[in-house]
Amino acid sequence: MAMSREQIMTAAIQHLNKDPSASVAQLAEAVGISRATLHRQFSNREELMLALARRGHDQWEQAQLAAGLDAATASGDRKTLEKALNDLLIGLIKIADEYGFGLTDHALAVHPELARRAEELEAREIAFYTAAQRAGLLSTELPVRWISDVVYGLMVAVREGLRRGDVARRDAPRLLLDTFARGAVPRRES
Amino acid sequence: MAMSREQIMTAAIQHLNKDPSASVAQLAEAVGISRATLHRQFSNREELMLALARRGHDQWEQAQLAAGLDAATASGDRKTLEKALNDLLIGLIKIADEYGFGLTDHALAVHPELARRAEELEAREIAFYTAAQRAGLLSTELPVRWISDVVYGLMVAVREGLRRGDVARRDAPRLLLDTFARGAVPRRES
DNA sequence: ATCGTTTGCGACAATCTTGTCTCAAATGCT
DNA sequence: AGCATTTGAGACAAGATTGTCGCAAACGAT
Repeated sequence: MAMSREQIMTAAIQHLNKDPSASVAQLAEAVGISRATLHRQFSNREELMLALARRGHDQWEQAQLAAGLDAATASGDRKTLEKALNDLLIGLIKIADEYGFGLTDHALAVHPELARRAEELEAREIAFYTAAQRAGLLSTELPVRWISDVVYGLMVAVREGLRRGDVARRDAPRLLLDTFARGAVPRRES
Repeated sequence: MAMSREQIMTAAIQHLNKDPSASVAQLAEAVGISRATLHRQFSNREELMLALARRGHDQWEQAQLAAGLDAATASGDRKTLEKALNDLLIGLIKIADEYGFGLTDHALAVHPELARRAEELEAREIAFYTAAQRAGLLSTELPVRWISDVVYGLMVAVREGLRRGDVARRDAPRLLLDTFARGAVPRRES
């Protein structure tokens, strides 16, 4: 049975999460096909990486969509924004887990097309965070770009926690939301 | 004037922060010496990387020392723990900035000796976080290993924020401490 | 069973990287 | 100025990676 492009990509990503510097030969082996067949689907290594990254970006965008990010931003309504924030972060967990290697891969970050796309996606979130600040949902003492960096960093943390088994998969959403919202220091016990 | 080992390492790190996959030839050029000279100081690529990582780990340990981590852990005193936590996080910022590429480099993470050393250093922090939890300084609702992952993730966030210019260097400590302690959602405005 | 397609295998050239070596030039010390 | 050491430049071989190709085997649909 022919391996579909999608199947190849999924298996390739899983292996890249284990070894981000895997060669094309190693990826083909991990997928369970020959190098020639892999090259018939993706003529370049870069083409494969691009396809992976694009799918990751698509999922990212999908998470934003599913969370109703833009609508929430436009509404300015606190409850709506809060729901969207939670949905977004929970959606991003899955992506961080599945596409983890891409979080910190330099080649992807440097690629012009991918960088542009990532910027667009970030820009949407930044607009969203700004609206959330205005609604009193996010602290105005933190620069909005820092908030975006924190979300990124926490995704790296989630990935690491899951990878090392520090965090049970079903606990990840609660831990992430808790930490992002309230930090690690308990409220005054006064 | 002869380039000292230390000077080579510093220049190499700076370049690796820009391009984590730089070849030995590129590193030598960035340092301003010939490849032959670089190889006279570090016979292997691995030896160079090891030396860099070891220095990073030394600085990490130094930051723990300077923060009085172990003493604070042993004391169990809340004020002492709080001061140590702040000092630690601020100390780590500098390391994340200087050795940033090492935060997410897979080859380093996989190297047995380095992994062992990192584990030891983490173990100290985990003991410290545990003490901080007992003293009511850190939330007991968060698994201590997750707290450790969060610190790691926030270091990645700091590095990213500094690299992209999202965060002014002098603001980094406040933003990091604020975010780690209280999260991004403001306290009830009641 | 047959025909057309897809696959794996192996070979291949091109490129890059790494580590070594030699030798002449530069440097530093006295 | 003279001498010992260090450096850079370049050549070199070995190895790995990448992308291509041809061909025989496997496969799938009819």
